Amino acid sequence: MSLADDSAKQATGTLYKTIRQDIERRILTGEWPPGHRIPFEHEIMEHYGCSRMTVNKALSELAQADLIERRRRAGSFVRRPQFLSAVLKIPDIRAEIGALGRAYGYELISSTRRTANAADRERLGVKTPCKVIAIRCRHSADNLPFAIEDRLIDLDAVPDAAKANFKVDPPGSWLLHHVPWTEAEHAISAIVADEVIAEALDIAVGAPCLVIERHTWRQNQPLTAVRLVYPGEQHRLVARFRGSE
Amino acid sequence: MSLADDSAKQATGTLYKTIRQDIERRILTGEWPPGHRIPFEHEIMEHYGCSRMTVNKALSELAQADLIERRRRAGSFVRRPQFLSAVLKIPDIRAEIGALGRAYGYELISSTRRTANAADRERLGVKTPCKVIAIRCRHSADNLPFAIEDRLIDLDAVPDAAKANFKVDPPGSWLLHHVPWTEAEHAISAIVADEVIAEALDIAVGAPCLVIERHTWRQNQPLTAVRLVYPGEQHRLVARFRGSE
DNA sequence: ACGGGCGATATGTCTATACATAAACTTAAG
DNA sequence: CTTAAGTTTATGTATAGACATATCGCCCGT
Repeated sequence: MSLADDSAKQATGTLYKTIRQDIERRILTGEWPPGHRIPFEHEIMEHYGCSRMTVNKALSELAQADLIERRRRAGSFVRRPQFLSAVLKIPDIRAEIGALGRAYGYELISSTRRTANAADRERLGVKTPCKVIAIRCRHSADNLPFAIEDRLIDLDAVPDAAKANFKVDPPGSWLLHHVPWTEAEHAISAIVADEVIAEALDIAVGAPCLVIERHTWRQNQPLTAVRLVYPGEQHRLVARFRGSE
Repeated sequence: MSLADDSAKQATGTLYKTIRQDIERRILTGEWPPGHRIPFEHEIMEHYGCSRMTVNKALSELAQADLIERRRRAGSFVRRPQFLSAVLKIPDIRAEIGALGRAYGYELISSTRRTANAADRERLGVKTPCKVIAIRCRHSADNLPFAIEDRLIDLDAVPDAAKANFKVDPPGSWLLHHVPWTEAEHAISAIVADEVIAEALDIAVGAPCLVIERHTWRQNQPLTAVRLVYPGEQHRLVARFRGSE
């Protein structure tokens, strides 16, 4: 029953982290199930013999991590896990291949600058006419095709892109390092390779491919839309959740 | 140059949120690029005329969100975005279909209880012999096949699963609501439908499918391994990042 | 030139206190 | 019995001050 029973086992160094982890463990082991009211701040404070601000910091972090819900006057409650959230880290492809210890290769297939046509505007989600760059390129790892990239960049939103040299720099890397963004949306789906994709990725027609479509905005202003096609049997997206530091 | 210039524009109500948002905006608009040293706590504190704890709370939250990096003696710095992180929310399938406003259907295809064989142990990642339940079932939306599920549950880790009635409750929903977990890993890939999958999902042989494989642990103890196969052209996983509350 | 020691300094944690605020509960009026 | 007003209470925010800790840079001795 006592909160402080096992606090000594934790050797994290700081008090508020100890408190946070003690509570976190009780939640994750199911000792305090969803809906359970965890002790009031003043109770925890007495158990650990510390000030309320310290307890508050621990509970605030748990609330920020969506592990508990705090309600004025009522107390703090263990939240029901709504979904299997997962943090999917999609690195820049150049960095991704580098991290795998393989040689990165890049090849610009085509690059066109034009006033956005109806299809471009639809894809980017802009209504007013604007200039765009349309890029198609290929990434490879150890000289094997890794992914095909098809990208549209809004030149009005990213004027610097006109000066970038996409023959050398992959547009994804360039954008990631030069253009700040506030929102991104990813959609993941599966297709089978048609002739064009099969040839570009050096796989058979009809082979499965993983498709990632990403839209990026800055303050509601569309910046770029990209479609990445990966060989589906060789590539996997991996997401891990809750290492709980 | 002044930090407080535009703080009046923010009408969030509380000071530390105002400070956090002021800094966040400067980072996201690129006014303070990656690597830039943001003002010291005592400088911000003087600009807003508040105490250091208030500034500290704002900066701590920014650090927790990985927007800045804090180094003792050196100061706080804008972090370079390492990857296009995205929070992928994978809801329980029953809830997902319900949220789409479609009628959920569930059908248990087979359910076997056995001592884990080599393949089962390999898949779950356990070394010692244990009992498992192997389940195959189908989810549908408005009577159309939605996904095929193939699951293994470690009965030693989840003894309650022996009492669950998987003829009625989908195992994913049951587990999500009854078994607390601490870690999950998802792998997403693409395959083409073989005859078995094509028949179960009512699609053509050779059609693309999205595959999600999920492993779930509690305190390093494997709980369950599941493989979900979706029709790849109809189903998309969508992840959005940084609504910035 | 090189490395060790040391002080200055910014962040990290913690305290005791104060007042604000929202929501649940109580009580009184219709 | 229903509604409105007031009270209580737990959390939310903010403060001023204190000490801990990591580390950057300087000075010094070899």
